[in-house]
Amino acid sequence: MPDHTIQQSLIADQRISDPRSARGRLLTSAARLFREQGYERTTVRDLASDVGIQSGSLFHHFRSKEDILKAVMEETIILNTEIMRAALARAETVRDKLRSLIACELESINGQTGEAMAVLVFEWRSLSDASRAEILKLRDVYEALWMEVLSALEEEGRLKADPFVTRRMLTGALSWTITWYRPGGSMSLEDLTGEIMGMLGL
Amino acid sequence: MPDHTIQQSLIADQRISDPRSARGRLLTSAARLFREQGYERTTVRDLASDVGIQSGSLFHHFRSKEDILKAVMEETIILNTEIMRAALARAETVRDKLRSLIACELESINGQTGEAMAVLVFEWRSLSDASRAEILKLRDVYEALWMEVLSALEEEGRLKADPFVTRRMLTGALSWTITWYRPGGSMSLEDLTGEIMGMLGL
Amino acid sequence: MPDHTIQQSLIADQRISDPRSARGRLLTSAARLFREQGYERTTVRDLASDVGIQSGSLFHHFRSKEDILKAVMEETIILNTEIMRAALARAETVRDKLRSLIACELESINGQTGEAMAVLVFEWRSLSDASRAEILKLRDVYEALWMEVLSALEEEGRLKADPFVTRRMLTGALSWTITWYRPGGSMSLEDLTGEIMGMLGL
Amino acid sequence: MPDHTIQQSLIADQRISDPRSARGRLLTSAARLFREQGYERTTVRDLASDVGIQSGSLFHHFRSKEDILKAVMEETIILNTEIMRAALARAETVRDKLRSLIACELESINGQTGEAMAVLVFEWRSLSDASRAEILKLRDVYEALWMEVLSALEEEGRLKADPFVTRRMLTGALSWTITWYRPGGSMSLEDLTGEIMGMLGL
DNA sequence: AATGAATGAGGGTTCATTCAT
DNA sequence: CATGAATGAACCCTCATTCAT
Repeated sequence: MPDHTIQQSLIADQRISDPRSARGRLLTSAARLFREQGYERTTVRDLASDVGIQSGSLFHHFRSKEDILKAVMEETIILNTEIMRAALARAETVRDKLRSLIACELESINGQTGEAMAVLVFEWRSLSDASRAEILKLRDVYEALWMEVLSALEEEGRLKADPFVTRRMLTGALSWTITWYRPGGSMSLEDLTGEIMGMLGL
Repeated sequence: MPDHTIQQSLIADQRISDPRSARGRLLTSAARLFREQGYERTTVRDLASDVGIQSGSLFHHFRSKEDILKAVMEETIILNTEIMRAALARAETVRDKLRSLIACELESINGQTGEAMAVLVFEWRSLSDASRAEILKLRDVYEALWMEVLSALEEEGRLKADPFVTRRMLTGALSWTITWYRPGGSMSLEDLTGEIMGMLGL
Repeated sequence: MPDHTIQQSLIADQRISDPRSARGRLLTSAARLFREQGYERTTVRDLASDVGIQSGSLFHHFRSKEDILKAVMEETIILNTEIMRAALARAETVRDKLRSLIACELESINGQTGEAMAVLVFEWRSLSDASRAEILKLRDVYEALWMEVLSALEEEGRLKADPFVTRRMLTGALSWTITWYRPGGSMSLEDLTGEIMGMLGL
Repeated sequence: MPDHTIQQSLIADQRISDPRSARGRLLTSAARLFREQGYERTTVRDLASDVGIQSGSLFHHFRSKEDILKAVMEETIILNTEIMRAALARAETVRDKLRSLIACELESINGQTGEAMAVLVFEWRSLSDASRAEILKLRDVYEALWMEVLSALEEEGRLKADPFVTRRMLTGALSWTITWYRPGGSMSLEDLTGEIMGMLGL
């Protein structure tokens, strides 16, 4: 099942917004603006004018500015979790599963959902405690997929470091790619995935 | 030359502030508050009351709020660059030099200057273009120390991946430790340094 | 002619709304909400949801929010004026007429139209000048009924104070009952009417 | 002790604001504007321009707009309670005490604090629950002064109606004078007080 | 009539910065 | 140097009203 189909199915289930809907276009704009300028420095007027509506109209779609931030994070985690789950299902060996995880995460960070993923990392403190708790639940599901594979790999004796530490290192290293990796350059995401597998000795 | 002495000498040269001076205490508070709440969500009143003065008095020490942010970043880079330079001088082999770099960076992120380092990473977008350019110059000096060692290591044929990519991965992985590593737990920074050297196959 | 029949006849003449019509139900809701929360703090959405329609649909029944306020006031004065006129016709002596006026006004304030009457008193300043002028005309008719009786009583030498002052005192005292009198308690409106007549020495 | 001296002493005790201070002038303006236009229709910009400052400067003196409303009510009750207490001390017979209460309340409603007293009556619903509770405590003290005198009068057998009902009637009748009584006309407040005593048969 | 998305002016409030004292 | 009242622009959000469907 290709990523596009997964997205369609999540839209049908109303777990994420249709990117062509008013709400969806708003979230796309928000992800970009929050990523470029930061959540606090982005005004609701910036956001409204970016999607071509008046600032008051935002509040027909979201109860508050923070609600928009939460939705950006929520929808990107939901989508990427499902994409990753599908990729894991296609992989056969545990090693392949890890490669899939790395490839998916790199794609999520440097592809279509890159801006939203950066927001997830950099605007974490702008969430209210209540919203943070909700997002953490989704994040736990996502992280569980990683830990399952890393633990299996450790049991096979093929992981040099502690799975927990390894995941932390990978999280940092992969999310940091947003600051320097440029798709379309001499190195493809495929290449990068290989390089990282190499560093892990796999 | 111990770190403490390096600091003394930088203070004497007026390249960084004495932490006991009004300016120094202000920067320490700012680093902590900016790290905890974010730069935008920290008001100058928060800052002033944290050091026990009135908000108007801040502006006798700094021209603007952004000036405080810039100073936090500036001074932490200057200090850590010098500490790293001294550590490199003490190391004999290239491999030892790399270990020193990793150890220093981990220490800078998780030790005394941790809050300021986190600010450097997470509040980057709050800098004006002019300030950003100034900080970038200092950062280039710092990064040059890293690249020199990684290139030497590559020439020795002991580095598996591209030095540039390796540094990027390390930057992400090391800076991310701020979000999960807890000093005083079962793993010392020494242990962590070793684990990372291991991952690099060194 | 009982009050109910007076109401029917005013509805037939289209001087007030049928309480079962959309417009009538809206005015009943409006009176209650304006009284409980105040006119300014009541939104048209509150009002619409209270009658089970969408806010946009309100404007098929009334030109503006203020128009609703005006109608609440207008219809309650018209109704109570006619009820009072009928009561006066039934009373024989001048003293009985005064008792009827007091009883009617107490009933209007603490009975079915109580909410609307409270709105009339407390939301006066929310009317535009134009609306205020219209309501004042109706109020003059209502007040003329009172002054006629009080003047007659003075001519009979049975009123201790000036009719004008007496009416003002009664207006204040009677309208204030809305804040403390509870129907169904130990004192009936009949009792209260008697008590007030007593205070006037009648 | 003249009213002016009572005010001075309350200012010295910081129970009310000096009318010449920034805070005091603000409260005077607020009372007038809230009375003329209503609390909700008065914007903080109206208020600020009325005292000749910028809207943001209001918030150096009061935490919120509602805080201003609360202060208007609070200070006027405190002042009038003390003025009334002093007047009671000067009166000798119970009948004189009641006359003093009526005279004081008429003065409070139609004199210097008239606007604030009107706000107290008409803007009650604009207070938050918390503020309302605070004001109610002060109001209870004020009302206790009334009930004490009315109860004493009843024991002397000189009060025709129930003290509770009498007070309610008087509250309504006296507060309503704000809507029609004009000082400087043919009837003085002294005259009006006499007229009311007469109505009560005293 | 009814809908409900959109409007856009205006609301209360915040906050970095200034400056007379 | 320190104060703290004052500034004024900008912020998020509300809401009566409109209008295409």
